[in-house]
Amino acid sequence: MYSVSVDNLIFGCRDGVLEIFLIQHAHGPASGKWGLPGDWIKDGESLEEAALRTLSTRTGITDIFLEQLHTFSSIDRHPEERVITTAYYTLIRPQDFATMAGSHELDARWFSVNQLPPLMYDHQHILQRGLLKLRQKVRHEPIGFNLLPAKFTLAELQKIYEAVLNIKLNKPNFRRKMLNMNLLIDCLEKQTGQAHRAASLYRFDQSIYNDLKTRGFVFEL
Amino acid sequence: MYSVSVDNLIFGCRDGVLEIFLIQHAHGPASGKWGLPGDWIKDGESLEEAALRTLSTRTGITDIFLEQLHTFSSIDRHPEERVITTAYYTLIRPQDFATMAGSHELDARWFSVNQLPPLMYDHQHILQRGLLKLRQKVRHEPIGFNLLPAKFTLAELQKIYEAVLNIKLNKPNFRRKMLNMNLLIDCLEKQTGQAHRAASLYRFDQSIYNDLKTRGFVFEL
DNA sequence: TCAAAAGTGTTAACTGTACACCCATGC
DNA sequence: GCATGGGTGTACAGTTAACACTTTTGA
Repeated sequence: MYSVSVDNLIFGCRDGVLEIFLIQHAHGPASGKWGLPGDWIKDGESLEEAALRTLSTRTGITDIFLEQLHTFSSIDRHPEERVITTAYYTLIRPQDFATMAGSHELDARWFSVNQLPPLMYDHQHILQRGLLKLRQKVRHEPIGFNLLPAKFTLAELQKIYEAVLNIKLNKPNFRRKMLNMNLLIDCLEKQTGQAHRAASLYRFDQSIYNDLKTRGFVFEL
Repeated sequence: MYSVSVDNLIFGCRDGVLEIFLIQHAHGPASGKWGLPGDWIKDGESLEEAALRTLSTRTGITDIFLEQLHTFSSIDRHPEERVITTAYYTLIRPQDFATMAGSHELDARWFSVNQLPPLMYDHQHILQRGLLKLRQKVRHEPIGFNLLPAKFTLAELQKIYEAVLNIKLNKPNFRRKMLNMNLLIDCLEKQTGQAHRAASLYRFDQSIYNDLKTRGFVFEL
């Protein structure tokens, strides 16, 4: 026999570094170890609903980008029983998120994806796969905006891409590419409170993207 | 409570038409209806192993491209009980495949993806999603070769892509693109038995692709 | 007026695409 | 020698990539 669970890869970005939210188990075979926040599936809910539940009970966030990554089913991935788990990934702003450990958890916090603690079970493997998927996805769908406030500058947006993809981008070319997509709305406002020229603020509107998509537009890089 | 199953999307190509292999159930709530070949997961096997088993018991094929598509978990996707199913997709040559119905099945055969019978449960939905994924994948990974014999002409290869993607491609440009990848091996043989100039035969070697990939090559279209 | 970051212009290289054309072969 | 499909050359258009440059603003 087997049990079915979900695990969430919750990505965030701070100070130009891509981070992931992890929890530390208090009980069970992985006691003291860090891992992905997840839960058993309940009667009457789909896997998507279970993943959203584990996310929203911690953050209050609803209506967020959340996508299935993969289902992991190796016989021996859990030391005590057979657990089939479906992993989901999402992108949020750490600032919007009151991090707190659940009742069965010692601790909960963000880690840079470049400096991870040892992870329980096959969670390291799941994370690697999630990173790969995220880096593909972020280039082909406008999901990076989930890591930013509603209004943002082009420089902030560029930093997100540089952090997620772990590459350096050329500023003038990035600007043009983004603006030529006609995807961003100019807020007609300027940044305030910095010691140099203020940048224009833009915002992303999902319905504009949907509109463009029906006309054959494909987001790229 | 719930059960876990796997379902296979087995794609093939014949006469320039993309086809899928379906079975017709003999018993149960979907009796008489067509659907994807699948099975319950067994103790001691992963989902991947279960998918390979349902494929190989029908075809004898092993060592084939097989990839997880998605896990479907809607509460009401099955009329009688709760079934979570993970779908896999694969590409094979119908000619290599002795189609036969299983012991619980009335019939089994290939259908053009453009002329499908009504499908059981949410299998129509799974198939649509699989088609989308296949069309993306085939452009970014060299998996189209699974639909061809070991030795093939460039025209045959082009036909595969036109059938899968449902588009028309330009011959000279397709040739150049393929050959410039340095992915194909020239067999130094010619086609025989047709009423016009014989075409060169090529073959695909997975290890060459793996080699190129480690050097940063990415297959595209 | 200087530093820092916003924002613009220009160019050369590359790639995609369309299409005209030549070549080999069986009938 | 002609129809059929294999195979090549070329030229234009659009995109990418690199980088030099100008502008704005707070300190």
